Amino acid sequence: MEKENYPTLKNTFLQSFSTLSEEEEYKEFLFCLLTPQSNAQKCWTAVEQLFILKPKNEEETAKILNGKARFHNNKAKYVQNAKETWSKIKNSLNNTDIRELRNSLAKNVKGYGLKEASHFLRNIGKSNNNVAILDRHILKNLKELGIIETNKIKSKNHYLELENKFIQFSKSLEIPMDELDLLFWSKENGQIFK
DNA sequence: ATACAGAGGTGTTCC
DNA sequence: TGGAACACCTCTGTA
Repeated sequence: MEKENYPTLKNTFLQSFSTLSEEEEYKEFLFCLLTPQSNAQKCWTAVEQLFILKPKNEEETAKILNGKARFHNNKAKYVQNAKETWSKIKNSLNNTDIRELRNSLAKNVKGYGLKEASHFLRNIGKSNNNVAILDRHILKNLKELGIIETNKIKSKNHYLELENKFIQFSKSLEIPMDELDLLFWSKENGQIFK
């Protein structure tokens, strides 16, 4: 996506998550297990391959992930756990308290911290501008804008603290956080991919 | 060419 | 109890 096209394409991007089937939601669930420190396009390829190749064990899963997601051995473990975890958490996705939902996902899903739990909710259209995906790029931008003092998250509570500042900032601008997130991202690398 | 920082972090251990 | 230190472990862009 070209930077210049951001305003017109962003709605398409956000709406693309509005009505997902359970399988599509599950794919996003897996995708967000893979993305940390990794290339998003490659991670999506890996998710598609997992569905096609149906690996039977951790080793086979790791082979698929190798070369696409960093720390593929660790992440193979997460993916192996994911099916069972999914059956446990999928009903909780109807929870309307998004903060609470995000926090419980971060706590109960192996491989999810606050950031990736937020990422997942955004990708299935449920972040509702109540939770922020605080990654390096967003933190860097927020620091440059003077919204926060540091771009290094020290702890869980620190994440929540910085998230509140981002939320206040987006409210003061009357621009939804989802859109600021995408804007910062397109500014960083000229494209948007999940 | 070769080196090296940066990549949409999280889990475990230890105190 | 909460947080710092460390393990995980590889591709890509840049100089």
